[in-house]
Amino acid sequence: MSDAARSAKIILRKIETVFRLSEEERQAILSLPLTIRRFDRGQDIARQGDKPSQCVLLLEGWIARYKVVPSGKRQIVAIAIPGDLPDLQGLYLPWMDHDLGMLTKGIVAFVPHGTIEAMLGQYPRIAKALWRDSLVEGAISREWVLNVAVREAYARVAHVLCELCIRLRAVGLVHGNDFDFPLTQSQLGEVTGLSNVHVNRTLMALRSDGLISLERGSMTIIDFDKMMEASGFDESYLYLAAAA
Amino acid sequence: MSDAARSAKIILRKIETVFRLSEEERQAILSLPLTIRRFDRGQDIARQGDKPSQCVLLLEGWIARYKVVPSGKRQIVAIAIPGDLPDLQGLYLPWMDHDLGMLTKGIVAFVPHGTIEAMLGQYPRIAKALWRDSLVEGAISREWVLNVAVREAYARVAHVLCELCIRLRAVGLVHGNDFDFPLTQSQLGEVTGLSNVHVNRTLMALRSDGLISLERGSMTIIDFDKMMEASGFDESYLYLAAAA
DNA sequence: CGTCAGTTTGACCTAGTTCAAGGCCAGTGG
DNA sequence: CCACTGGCCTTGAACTAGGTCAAACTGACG
Repeated sequence: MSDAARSAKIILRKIETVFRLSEEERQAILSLPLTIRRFDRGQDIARQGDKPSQCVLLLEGWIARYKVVPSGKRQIVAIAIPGDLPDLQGLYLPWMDHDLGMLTKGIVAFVPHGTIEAMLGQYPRIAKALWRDSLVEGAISREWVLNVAVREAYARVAHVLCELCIRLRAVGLVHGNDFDFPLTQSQLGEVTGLSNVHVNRTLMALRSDGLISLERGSMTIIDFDKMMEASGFDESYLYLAAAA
Repeated sequence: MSDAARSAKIILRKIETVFRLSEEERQAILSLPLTIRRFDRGQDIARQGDKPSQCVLLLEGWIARYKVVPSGKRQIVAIAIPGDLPDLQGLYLPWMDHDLGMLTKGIVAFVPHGTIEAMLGQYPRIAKALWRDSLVEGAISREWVLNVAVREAYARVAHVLCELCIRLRAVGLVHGNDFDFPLTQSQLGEVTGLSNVHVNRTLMALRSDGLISLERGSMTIIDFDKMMEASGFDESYLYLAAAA
């Protein structure tokens, strides 16, 4: 499949989880002018302070939105997976308040703000779908606040894994209970606010309790029920089953 | 000033920080049908799982959006101050993923989703302003993730105080460097993910370092520069100086 | 004057950090 | 084909920020 075809499929899937599009709306989306670029693992896509003029649609790989604190500590404040629009906010907010970097190598499509705005003006239902998408992103951020603020390490790590599994499943990237998990333990520490050492011990505990298996970038959630129970996971904040 | 007049003033101020409204747009907002209600401190406005049919506009007092974890711990994931629309997401997301409760007594205006949607359809610039508002809310959540994940208690508490001071100033609720601060130390603990005991010790430290003064609900930021330095505060994520 | 909610302080405890050292692989170059 | 290197993972030991428990203190309010 070509990159353009893939991107079309991905963006349509995203919006059509919210509602069926008309043929006209579908065409409007498919005729958006895309610039497709490949990025390497670790490469930055945009930096804090940038004034973006294009939106980012992630086709393949994982992206981190992260912030750095004067002490040098880095915190990943959101993870984007294929199909996500990790910089939709750039459309209406004039500068980046965080960095955007690849967690893996990947493929990204850029769409100029102008063409998106034109499309939104003409097709209000698409605007509504994207607005909704940014609201879900906000809901995820709030759950992350909860996660790092009150859950102990074991539950916290388990919660992140549950969320990623469910989100990846929604875009067809989970087979059975297996999915690619490209984060290093240090990166998982930057997600959870834990040290890499403690992430390691926590993963070891999850493994020896028979909840997960993780080797060479391949994750299996062996017992999803126990994972949900251990982490207090409730997927309703992801709004996946919520066609409007 | 009547509640209706107050609500008009507040909502217009909010939107007009983004751009000047036309007389027609202004009228559309002023003629929204409002139901105004008073709430007591501690009263809940909406609960997790509710399917809201109205939006909430906060006229007076503070609102917390909070989540509860099975262990019983409560986390405040966002604070709304006068002029905020703490449940704008209800417009497009079908259920509440968190609770909404008063941190103080206050006055709230409810607006039916239907009338808002009608207005947004007719006045796209208003839609854009509200969308933008929900994007800023997302940016604040991400900063909170950073705050609770990586900052130590002293910086973390100071950061919350800086943010609230700036946001309150933007709606005219800071005089000099003084503002009403109605949170108990336990509630501040629920914001920062710290125990009430440690919040107390941290506030004592901030006081004795001459950064703040806080007595009987009245906060003074004595040295804002030092507060910013201590907490690594950078207001750009609030997008207050960012007319589109 | 008693009560109740919130604040302050002390003493002890623990989850998670930090530092340090090995181990394991995959890729590279001789 | 093997040795070397560099990320990443794993483990141990010592340390600390912040939690928990408990008690005293303050002020507002009926």
